[in-house]
Amino acid sequence: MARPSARAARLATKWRKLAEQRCAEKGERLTPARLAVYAEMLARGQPLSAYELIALLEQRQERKIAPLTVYRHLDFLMRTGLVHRLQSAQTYLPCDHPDHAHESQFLLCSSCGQVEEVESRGLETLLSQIADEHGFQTDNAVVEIKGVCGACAGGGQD
Amino acid sequence: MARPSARAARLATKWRKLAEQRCAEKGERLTPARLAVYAEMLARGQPLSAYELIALLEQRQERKIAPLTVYRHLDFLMRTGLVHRLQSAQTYLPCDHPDHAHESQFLLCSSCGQVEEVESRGLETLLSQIADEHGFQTDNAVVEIKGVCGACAGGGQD
DNA sequence: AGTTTGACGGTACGTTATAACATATCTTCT
DNA sequence: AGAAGATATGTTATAACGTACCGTCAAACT
Repeated sequence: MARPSARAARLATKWRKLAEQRCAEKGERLTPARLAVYAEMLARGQPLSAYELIALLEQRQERKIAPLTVYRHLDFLMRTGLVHRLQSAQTYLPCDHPDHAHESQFLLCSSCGQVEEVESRGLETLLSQIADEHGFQTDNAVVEIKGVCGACAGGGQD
Repeated sequence: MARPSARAARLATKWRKLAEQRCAEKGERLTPARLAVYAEMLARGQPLSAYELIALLEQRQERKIAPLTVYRHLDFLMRTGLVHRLQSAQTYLPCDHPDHAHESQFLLCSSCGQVEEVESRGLETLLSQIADEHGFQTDNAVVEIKGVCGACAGGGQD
């Protein structure tokens, strides 16, 4: 097993504290298996499909991991607000602001695959308003904006 | 389920002509097989998964239909703007305003499954603005608002 | 006519997600 | 500590969603 760098360890500790805090709030249990999945996602820092995650975890832990196992962990992580699912890509990524509950909107770069997570109260207000106008009671809203990020557009290559 | 036929009837009066028009604009061919898939979707008037659609078509045509066939037809219908895909549900539904190209936003009722398609220029503007602020060049945006529709919230039944 | 392009169909396969059931572990109450 | 109940994990199987590959046929353009 590869030992993580000191910086990665510090970072992991920080996220771990947040995870513990979120679990405490929700009365959920932060087990080693759940933490391992979260850590793997953080280590990659990009959206992963469930099966990519399985492959990574199998490699790291040197054992077989069933899909259901990972899906349960993902459910837990989403339940506690530590992870988001990108609906249009069927991938998962760690929340960028896990210190508070929130709705998120995402900017997806089709060139480099990076994702930016933003929180716009103005947008949320407008969405509620639109729902209102149509007699809808809003539960939550999926907002995923696809395009090209500044780095990819500016960098010159299409 | 509330009123699939109201929406279906409204669309059925104009769908064929519009389909022909959209195809002409895009230089696409409106074949009987493609038309049949579109007609089946209109007849249901609610979001269908690809495999639900396959089952319905097999029943109607009394023959076996391969997934690939339906997926190709769905691709065609989305290409021509006649059908939308609901990303969060992995289902497909006929466009409610197929007379012009547009971005759509959806209100999904979790109780009755009905979907309302709306076009808000204000929302599109705000989305572009948000993308802009983050240096993104927007291509398109997925907006799917989940909640409970007025009929379900008021009537109480699903 | 010959070529090219697009549509259609079939089999197989890859990817995403859940069901059903058994076992283990943690929590709480006494 | 011991029992009861709830939660988490593991295993196998399968459902649901989507694509690759290959071949045939028909329309459209030299």
